[in-house]
Amino acid sequence: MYTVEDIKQRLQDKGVSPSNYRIKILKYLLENKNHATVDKIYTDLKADMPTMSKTTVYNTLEIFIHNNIVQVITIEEGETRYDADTSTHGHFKCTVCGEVYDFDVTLPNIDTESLKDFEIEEKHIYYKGRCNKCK
Amino acid sequence: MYTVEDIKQRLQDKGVSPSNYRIKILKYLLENKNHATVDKIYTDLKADMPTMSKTTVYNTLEIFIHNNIVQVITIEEGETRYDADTSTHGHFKCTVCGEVYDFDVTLPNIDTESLKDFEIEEKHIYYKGRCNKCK
DNA sequence: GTATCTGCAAAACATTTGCAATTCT
DNA sequence: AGAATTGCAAATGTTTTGCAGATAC
Repeated sequence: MYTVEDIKQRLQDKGVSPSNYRIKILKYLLENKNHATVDKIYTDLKADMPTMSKTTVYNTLEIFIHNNIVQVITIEEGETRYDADTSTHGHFKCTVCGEVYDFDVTLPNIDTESLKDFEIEEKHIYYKGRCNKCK
Repeated sequence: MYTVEDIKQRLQDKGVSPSNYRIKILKYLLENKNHATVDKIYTDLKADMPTMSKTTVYNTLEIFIHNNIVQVITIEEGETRYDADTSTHGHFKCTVCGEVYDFDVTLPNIDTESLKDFEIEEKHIYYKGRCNKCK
């Protein structure tokens, strides 16, 4: 879906030099909108690139986060997920199958009294329950 | 603020037998709306009860969650927080001082096609940024 | 005296770190 | 060569687990 050139350009636009692993990892995240964990990325890419280490996945994601190329999705402990869509949108996690779905949401303006003079940098919203397949 | 009798009643109402530690831990969470981590609860209560182990804090919270006495607040990896207010409300975490603030919010029902026929059980929303003191 | 509750120590994980090895220019 | 990238192995920190000991009814 994405050419290597596309990805290279994206990385360079964000000021990140496009090494092979970085290209592969970003391509993976763009093409698999599955909110993958480090372990999933590692396992899936390992098939193609047996020499890649998990540390590289961690390092790369760290750089991506720092340069706003991916966002971190925290829904529950022990599984940090990564999303190449950095816009604010909701996530639904099915407690049965574990799948995470996106949903569009317009975040409400909050009661200004309680957070008066606060500087909001990130907004996250997630729901949990059973997806249509697991009901 | 809360008498031991109050807490006992609450626990029994939820079907949990009111042992001393359970009473103390729930009392702590009700009186300190600080979204404490296990470590904070442990450290703070340890002063009064030097014999209490961290395992007991984990065990107790597990029971509380299971019986809907507290809710889990997941904002970022490596620090699970607990809240004795089980209603749906927003949390703001200051990235400078680490403090977590509550805010009132009405979370939207999902209108779109995207989550058609999904069964929503929990709604969570959190913002991150700088609080009024750390701006 | 039987259930439940508690606590220690070890195990299990995800993530981070230090540093050496490799690669790229 | 020099700088950036990668990888191994150890360390860290949180949470879980197994089981033994203590406590409660």
